[in-house]
Amino acid sequence: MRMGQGVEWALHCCLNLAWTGTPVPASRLAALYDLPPAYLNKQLQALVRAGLCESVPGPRGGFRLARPPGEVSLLDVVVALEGPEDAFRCTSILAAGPGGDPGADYPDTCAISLSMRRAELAWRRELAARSLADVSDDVLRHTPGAADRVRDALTA
Amino acid sequence: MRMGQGVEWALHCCLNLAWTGTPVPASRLAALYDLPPAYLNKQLQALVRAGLCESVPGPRGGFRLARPPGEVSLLDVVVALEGPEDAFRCTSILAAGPGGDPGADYPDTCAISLSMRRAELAWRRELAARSLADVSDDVLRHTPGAADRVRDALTA
DNA sequence: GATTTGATACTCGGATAGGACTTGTCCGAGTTGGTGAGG
DNA sequence: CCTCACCAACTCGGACAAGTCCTATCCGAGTATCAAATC
Repeated sequence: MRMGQGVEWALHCCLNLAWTGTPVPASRLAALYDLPPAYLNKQLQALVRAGLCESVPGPRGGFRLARPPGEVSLLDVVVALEGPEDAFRCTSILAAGPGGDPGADYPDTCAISLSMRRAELAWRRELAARSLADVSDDVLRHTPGAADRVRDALTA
Repeated sequence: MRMGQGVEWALHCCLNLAWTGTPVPASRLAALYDLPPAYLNKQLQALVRAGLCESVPGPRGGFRLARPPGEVSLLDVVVALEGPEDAFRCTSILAAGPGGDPGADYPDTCAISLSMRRAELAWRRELAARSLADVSDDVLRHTPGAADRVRDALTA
């Protein structure tokens, strides 16, 4: 159960975009952390498809947040890159077992599936309750100059 | 972020082993749900390595639970198959950014890493709080004859 | 000096290879249970 | 009838391929900017 590397990149990039406000090209974001520019571009495209970011082509173009930082949750970013499906997949193997009913809706009735889903709901709830603005507040409380440093590095 | 298919198989098998008590060969467990016998055997080996199951070789052999069902949590099974690492991996990309400190412990200080870890802790807490005995109770409350049917099918 | 026109450089976007991990399969080592002969 | 040795079948266990997803890269379509030429 491994999460794609792009999630970490996208989260940091979204936070940086929240601090700049203006469009920033993927190549400049990649240069900040020594990341593969083209691959990071691919991840940001997924954020655009999910409606989290907007892309501006041409010179002075790049990516910017499509919504205020307080309206973008960490769950939004994770779902945009990893997809909406649950990590645990119930394939209704009980249907083939003794007393199994091929027509039953096992993903919604099997006790194991429900237990796993409950755990993932708790995970999603935590991520949904945390917005980019919340994370930004935490960072600036610990390192007040972080936003200015990033803004200078990205808009130079 | 996809969980291995073996987790579902292992969870159902552990529940069935809790109902039988006696060793059951992997081939018989696989026949219950039309699963690949050798591959299921592989998953059960992981449970043995984790100390959740015990294996008995030779005729009348198979796998049995190493501990009482109340002492085996769903988290134990998931960790045995998926590993103890978190799904989200902090690679300390901040160290390469502006104001980054190569010696800092970013996995334990970065606000993004901490937020992701908090969510995974909530997930783990839910899984750790649910034992095989709890799941068994839920199943038998809804389908009282399930344990007997499985026992008959596996020990026939 | 203001305007138009063209070229230019820069951006995203999707299509295209390489690598890692999950999935699936096979055969050998070890052990138990039964079976037959012998006492 | 009891004991013992042998054989055979069954089990796990690890080593060996195939498929799928993540990772990484490249090149083309589109656009704003800048410069030069013209009015």
